[in-house]
Amino acid sequence: MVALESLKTQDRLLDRQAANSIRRQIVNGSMPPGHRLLETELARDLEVSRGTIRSALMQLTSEGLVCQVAFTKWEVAPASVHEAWELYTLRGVLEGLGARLAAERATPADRTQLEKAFAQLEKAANSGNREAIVDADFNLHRTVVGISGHKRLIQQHEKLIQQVRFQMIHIGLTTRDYHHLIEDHRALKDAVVSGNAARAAELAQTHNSAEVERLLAESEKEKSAATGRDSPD
Amino acid sequence: MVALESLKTQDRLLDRQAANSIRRQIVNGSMPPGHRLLETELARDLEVSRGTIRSALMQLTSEGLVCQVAFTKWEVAPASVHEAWELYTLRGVLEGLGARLAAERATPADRTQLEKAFAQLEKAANSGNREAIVDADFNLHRTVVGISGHKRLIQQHEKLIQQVRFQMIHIGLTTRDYHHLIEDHRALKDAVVSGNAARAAELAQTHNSAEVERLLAESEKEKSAATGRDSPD
DNA sequence: CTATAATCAATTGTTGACAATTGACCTATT
DNA sequence: AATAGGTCAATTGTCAACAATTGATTATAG
Repeated sequence: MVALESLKTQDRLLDRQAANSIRRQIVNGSMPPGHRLLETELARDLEVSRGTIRSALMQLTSEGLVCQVAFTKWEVAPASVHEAWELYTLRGVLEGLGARLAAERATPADRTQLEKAFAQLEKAANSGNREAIVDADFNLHRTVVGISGHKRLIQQHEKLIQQVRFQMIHIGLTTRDYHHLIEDHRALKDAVVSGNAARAAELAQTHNSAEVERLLAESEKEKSAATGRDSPD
Repeated sequence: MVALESLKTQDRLLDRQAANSIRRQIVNGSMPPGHRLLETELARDLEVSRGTIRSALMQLTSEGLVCQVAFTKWEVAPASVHEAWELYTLRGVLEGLGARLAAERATPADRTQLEKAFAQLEKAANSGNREAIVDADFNLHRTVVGISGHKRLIQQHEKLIQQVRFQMIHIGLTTRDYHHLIEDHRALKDAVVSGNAARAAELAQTHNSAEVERLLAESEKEKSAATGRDSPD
């Protein structure tokens, strides 16, 4: 009596399946920023009609993973430090709101779920498996936002997460040392569980501001290194 | 040499035009929440094919103005106090970020534009024309967010504004007295113009929190009045 | 040789026909 | 009379053909 929801209407639709398939490839890094997407080619590969692909590409455009130049082309969205900056600043305020609401409204069941998500992150960090860590990290944030019960926030956040994953791969943003990672998340988790809304909001914000700082610092470093060596065109 | 931009590629596309037309009707109040949207009917009225309408409805869905039940129907999104609550809480953090960035980055030209937008609001308030006031109000907020230069934020905010307009009509949220309206906006404008980022962010937040409070208060009042008179089914 | 205009292939935009799904209505059976 | 099941019309989902647009290429005139 668990779930036979995998047949749920939404995911039976071909355009959703096509969008899922293409999204996976973009977020994986299989399709790099700027990569051109040909409707005909995708239609052939996924064995659906061009109209269905078109529908999928429109959805991915609304998710910020694909760009369209009307009458001309579809491309995978660009990746750059500026794009990443936009994502992290947005993420900061969205997760700030999510954490605040979560702290205010968490039920006992919610708290248990959050503790579990945190335990997963700790386990992943101890295992040292980088991909597992990233997954657990995102999942913890997703859990916090999910507890808020704010439908629009949850939806926006999910889109944002996908974009962050995409940018991360291509900007090459490194992960911090595991110790700080764990302690940051523990603090956030504790604030939510203990119902300290103001602190939860602030921690969620700060967590993302810190990422922005690191991002800008690294980009600055690279830039100065580049101007030192390379000659401008 | 001003602009012959009305021919710009994007707006020539039939699906965009269709989306614009339908959006206008939803935001106007011509199409109430829950109103069913028949692809065939819309196609006939707008004199385009069903595929084009489909594309337009998908876009409006991503804007939060339309809901889809797969294989079954399209409807205008529901309106309720809860939906409005979601919109205002989101708006609070988005405009908070927008105001902060605007205060940090505003150029002299930006400041002039913002002053102009504020003057427009004052003029509208003095004229007493309610629709003009609402327009000028939204436009002021749009200007602040626009100055931030944050592409994703600007886009999200624009979508949000449309949803707020739609909910406002059907929830019947009243506008405050003009004096407070003007003074609130003057304070925000001044904070941005003077480069006081922290204050700008706080004012933008507070402005929306206040709306939420009023919203919940009115809804509570109505609810208790209803339970006092009507008998539950 | 350069600049301008015409041509063309590649790609996206739009359409109408056909398929699949749903919910309401009708019928038959207990 | 109530209910289970079948039928059908209405509606959405998918497709493949056709139209429009674009950018590159080629031809042409100066």
